[in-house]
This record gives sequence, C-alpha cells and structure tokens, in this order.
Amino acid sequence: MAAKRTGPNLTKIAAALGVSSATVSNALSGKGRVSADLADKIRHKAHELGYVPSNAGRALRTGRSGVLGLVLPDIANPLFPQIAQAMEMAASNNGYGVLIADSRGEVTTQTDAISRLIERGVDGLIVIPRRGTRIGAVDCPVAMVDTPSTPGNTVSADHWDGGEQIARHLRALGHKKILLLGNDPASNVQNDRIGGMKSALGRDVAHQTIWLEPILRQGGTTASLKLPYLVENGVTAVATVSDLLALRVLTDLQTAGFRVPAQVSVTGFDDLVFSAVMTPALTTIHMNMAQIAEIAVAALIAEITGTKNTKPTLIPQKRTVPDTVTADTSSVAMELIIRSSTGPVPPSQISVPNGETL
Amino acid sequence: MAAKRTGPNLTKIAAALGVSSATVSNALSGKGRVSADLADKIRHKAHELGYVPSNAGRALRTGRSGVLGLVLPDIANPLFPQIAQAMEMAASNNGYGVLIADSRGEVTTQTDAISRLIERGVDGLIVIPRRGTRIGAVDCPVAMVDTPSTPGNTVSADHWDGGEQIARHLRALGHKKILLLGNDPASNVQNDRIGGMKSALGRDVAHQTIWLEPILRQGGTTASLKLPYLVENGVTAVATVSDLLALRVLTDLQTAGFRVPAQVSVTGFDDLVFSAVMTPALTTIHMNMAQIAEIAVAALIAEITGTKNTKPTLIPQKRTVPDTVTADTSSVAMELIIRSSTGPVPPSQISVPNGETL
DNA sequence: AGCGTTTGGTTAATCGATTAATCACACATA
DNA sequence: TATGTGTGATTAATCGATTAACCAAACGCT
Repeated sequence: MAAKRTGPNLTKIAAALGVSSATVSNALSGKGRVSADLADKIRHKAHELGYVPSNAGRALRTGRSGVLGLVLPDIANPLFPQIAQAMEMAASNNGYGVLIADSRGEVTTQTDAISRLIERGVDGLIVIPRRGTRIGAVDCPVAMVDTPSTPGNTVSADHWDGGEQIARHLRALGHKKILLLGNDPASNVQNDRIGGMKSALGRDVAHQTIWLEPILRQGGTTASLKLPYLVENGVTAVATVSDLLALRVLTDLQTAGFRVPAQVSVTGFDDLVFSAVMTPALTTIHMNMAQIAEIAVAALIAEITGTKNTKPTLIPQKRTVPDTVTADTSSVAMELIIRSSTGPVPPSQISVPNGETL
Repeated sequence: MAAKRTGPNLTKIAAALGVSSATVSNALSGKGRVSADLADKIRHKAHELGYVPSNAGRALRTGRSGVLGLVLPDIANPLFPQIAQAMEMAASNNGYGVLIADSRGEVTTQTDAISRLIERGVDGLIVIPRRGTRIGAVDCPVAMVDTPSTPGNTVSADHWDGGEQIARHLRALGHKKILLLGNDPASNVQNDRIGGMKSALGRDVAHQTIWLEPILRQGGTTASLKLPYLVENGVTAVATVSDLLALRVLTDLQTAGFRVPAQVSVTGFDDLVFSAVMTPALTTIHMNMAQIAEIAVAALIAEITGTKNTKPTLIPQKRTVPDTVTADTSSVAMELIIRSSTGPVPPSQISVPNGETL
C-alpha cells in the first residue's frame, strides 16, 4: 500500500484548514479557481503534513495509472541495462513509473508479457520487439523501438548511419578488404547496420558478408568462419554487428596469434560495458539511449494525453509497406567511438589494386 | 488506463446475470458464500465478457497495489539483466508486477529511487544495495539482496562458497601461486568472494590479493598490475572477482603474448553473457538468480500479507553486529562452470616447494 | 438602483472492487 | 407451533482524488 494507512489524504488537509477537499484538490493541481492566498496555505499545509497523493484513488478516478510498461524481447540482451535505465529516467522525469515485463525471448511470451502489463493498467507500452516480430493490435498506446525500416516504428537509432560511420572509419584507415559479420539475417537492426556499412564502402573496397547464426544452428562453431584463412588472404578488418560478436572475433584472433589492430582491425556495435575494458579496447558505435528513450516516452505520453477516448491506437492503412515510412518516425544519431581495436592497414597488406602503385 | 473504458466491470457482469455485484466479487474471489452453481455461471460470464479486474479499484479498496519495487544500485551492472529477469518472473508467478527504479550509482539517488517507488504505492521493495550502502528505515517491507555477512540481508548467493569452489578448482589443477584480483575493497560481495578463495587455498598455495579500483583511482591502469612480471615470476593463475575483470586480465595477457590457459589460467565470477563466447571461454561461477529471486519475493510477500497493519519493518536490536546473522537469511548455492580458460599448471612451472620433488 | 459578470469556493457524484452488516428463506428441533 | 440454525444472496459503506454543476458574494456598468 502506498504509505496510505498513516498518510494524510485530501480530506484531512481540507479538515485541517476548514475548507472543502475539492478546493484542496484544485489548489494542488492548479486547475479550478482558488485564490492565490488560499492555494499557498494549502500547499504549505500539504507539505507540512507530508501529503502524498494516492495513486490508486487518482487512477480510479482519472483512468490513468501513471505507469508505462516496458517490454523487452529478451532481457538477457546486454544492451538491456542501458535501455532500462534510459527509459526509467525519461519516464520518471515525466512523472511516470516503469513496469517491466520480460518476454524471455519467445514470441508467445511476448504477447503474454504485453497482456500482463495491460492488465496491470499501464497507460502505454514501450516495446522493443524481438527481431522483426510484429505485435498484434493492442488497445493501448504503443511506442515501438526498432529500426526506421520497421513499419510502425516510433523511434530508433539510425543503425544504417552507424554502419556507414564504421565503414568510413575503416576506409579512412586504408582497409581494402573487409569482412562484414552479422549474426542473425532476420534482424532488421542488423540488416540496417550491414546495409549502412556496404553503402559506405562503395566499389573500391572489397567486402563479403557472413551471418553467424545460420552457421551455428547447423552445428558449426566460430571456427567455421576460418578467420585465420581469411586474414591470410588479405582481410585486414572485421566489422561486426555487435560488440558480443566483436569480442568473439577478437579473442579468436588473439588466440590464433594475430595482433589486433597491428594485423587485423575489429569493430563492434553498441558500446557494451565490457567493450572499454578489454585489450585492445573496442572501436564501436555508441547509441544515445537517453535520447531514444526521451523520444519514445514523449511520443507515448503525447498519445496517452492527446487522445481523450480510447482510439484504436492508430492503424495506418499501409503499415506493410516499408518504403512509405511514416513521418512520425524519428532517428537518433549514433556516435563512433574510436578505441584501440582499429588501426591503419598493415604495410605488408597494402594492396595494389588495378596495378596502380601506392 | 487498464483497458477500462471499454472493458466490463463487476457491475456489468452482475447486471448481465441479474445478481448483485457483491456476489460477483465473492464468486470470483471465492471468499463469501456463493452457491457452486451460481459461482460457475459467474465465472463463465466473466470470462465470456473478457472481464479484467481494475487494479485501481482494488488497490484503492484493499490498500495493496500488487506491485513490487526493484531498486538497483547501478543499472550498468552487467548482472542486472539476470536479476531483473529473475525478479520479474518470480513476481509475476505470484501475481505481482515489478516497477523498476534506477539509482544511477549515487547514494542520494538511491534514496530518491526508493521514495519514488513508495510514492507510486508499491507493496514492497527489493533492494540490491550499492556496495555496502545501508538503506534507511522505510515504511514498507523490504527484501535486501546482498551478502550473508551484510546485516539486514534477506537473501543472497553464497559468495564465500563460490570463492571456495573457484579456489578448489585451481588447486586441483595444481596451481601453487595464484593472484587474487578484486576491484573494490569496500564491496561486501567481493570481500566474501575473495575470503572464500583464501580460505580454500589454505597454506600450501601461495597467493596475494590486489584491488584494482584504488589503483585506477590514483591514475593507474591495468598495466600497473604488471601481469607479465607476475606471470614470469611464477603466478600460474589469476582468480578474479568478476567476469569483467577476468576479461580485462585475459585480453591483457593475450595481448602480451601469453597463452591462456596453457601458460596462465584465468577465472571470473557471475557468468555474464559474454563469458561463454570469448576465446577461451571463461571458467566462472554461475549464480542461481531464479532461486534468489524466488526467495526474495516470497519473503517479501510473506511480510506484506502477514503483517496486517504497517509494522516498522522489523527492527532487530543488533543489526550492526555482523556475526549475529539473523536466522531468516538464506543463502543460495553457486555453481562452478568449468570452461576453457583454466587448465592444469604448465609443466615448466611446477614449483618445487620446500625442496621436495614432484 | 438594478442587472450581468467575475471571483472563490462548495456539493455531490463518480471511478470499481471489496466487505461488514443484513436479510430472506428453508429446514430442523423442541 | 414457535424457535433456532444454516445457507445464499443483497445492501450499503468505504477507499481517495477528481470534476461537473452549482451557489454566494462582490464588483462593474449604465
């Protein structure tokens, strides 16, 4: 209970001042008409008595709980702490609380998680969908955080741009043969990242893309990547789609006796906690989670307070068409963090394309 | 709002069946006296209409919100996902929701976070305190998750035992000279872990303990550890207090050209996400978070439902005396996960203590 | 003076579930 | 036939904040 048993309520404050509880309510919310004088006295008394409004009472009357639900695909996601923290901060700055629900990776439980939150009376949902999963129509405002290319997306980092930055960085360092390493080809996020990389590499830089998960699923291991083979054949940089993958690659390479970045450069994505503490520290892309959270929360609150009665959560006609991106989708900038896992292409490997000399 | 606008309420169900709302309430909660017949019909109708009870209404009347608050010291803690997931699961299995609050590392905000949750009307708090921080008396049930040696602790993993397991493992592999690496000497958890290690190493294994944070704070780096020097002087294993630290050590060693585990063994603690994917995969200690969460939540719910009126949250007389551990503190077993970062002591380094030959 | 308008505040209904206090009725017992 | 005992369901109050509707007094204007 909300510290209610002991705490004073509106009526008690009203009684203490000899006014009506309605007046107290008005004074504290600044809504009705109350003389500045009296309002001051009321605020004062409220503070003096340590008044804390009852969420239950308010929620019952207004139909709003002041709580947002946060649904995560898979709470084990190492990026989760940052997301949760940013969302909680953004929400609490707006006077909202955050109720979490974990969908444990499975799609069925994602639905469960959502309905659990709705039954608890959340005013809105922030959903970070599992790899391109679509959430069914729910009768409450939803902000989706995925990629700009996901239909129905509300806000997201600009993964494509992040990919481009990484690629440009490697290119500037002189790399001419780059391995692009993804994990799950079904992920929108990862596809955007790889897409950005490819687009920035252009024609004069050779690159190939490998997706790891399909390999693992068929019983392969990281060794199946034949990293040493590739490096010996001229690959001087491995650009991965996540820090976790980069860590894998990096330690694999180190174990195989290669020097990073002297012989090979490695890049990650996400700037996870461990990325800064390993040796060499990982060059990666940092997402401005705080900003993403702010936008998501703001959008959600706007929809909550804007639409008086329950509207069916906006059902745009053509949500299935990715190229008609709705105008209300925002992208947030990514920041390239250059650390020591990337370096100039090794002298011995400076390739001489088209017979040109360097 | 809790899908209320549209959704049917008790009265609606009552009206549909021509009974009173009280009867419906009784039937659904199984409390009052309702004929089995009618109860069935009511349940049926409720389900048919898709009835979802209003939390606000219930909370207002009963004074219970059905929500627990989760306070984390520092959400950046990579162990956080596991904790949050486990807590959410345990809570939702018991019909509770979980409201999160991040204290952003600072102690002052920890207090803020707690009061934010209380104002939101949580029924109880689960607090994972920041490094030996004590939380002031709050007027709501609290379950604290720290270490058994922390006064007021409710449940925790048996860090001491984890340390012992690590130490025994290394000892069994033949290591005779071990570096024990901690981060923050002020942390109860870390002290327990190190303490357990020391106790299991006994007298015939040489070991020294180094705390990293004090070094870093004084402008040092990981390099200040002089890992290569130590290894060249006979250290064959580094037992750290967390996977993050282990990662640091491991990549440092690899960069310096040492082979893990051929020349040096490295162990971590916590079994974080990345620990399994690096090369070599980290030998570490896995905590049974699910079990910890269950115990914490169960204890909390017991206190919530048990103590009818607000009791000052049990104030044991001697909470400041660590050795009078209260009987209601539970410890949860730790599991040693042996992976490939540890191996037998290298032949060249088999020391010959006391002139004995091997 | 007489009438409309502001200003400042009160009354009372409402949100939805819970529960103590009743009530009506059937049945059994003296 | 009265009286007591269950059983099954209803009444009505309650939790606390909000808000539409209403009222009273003061003020302004012609």
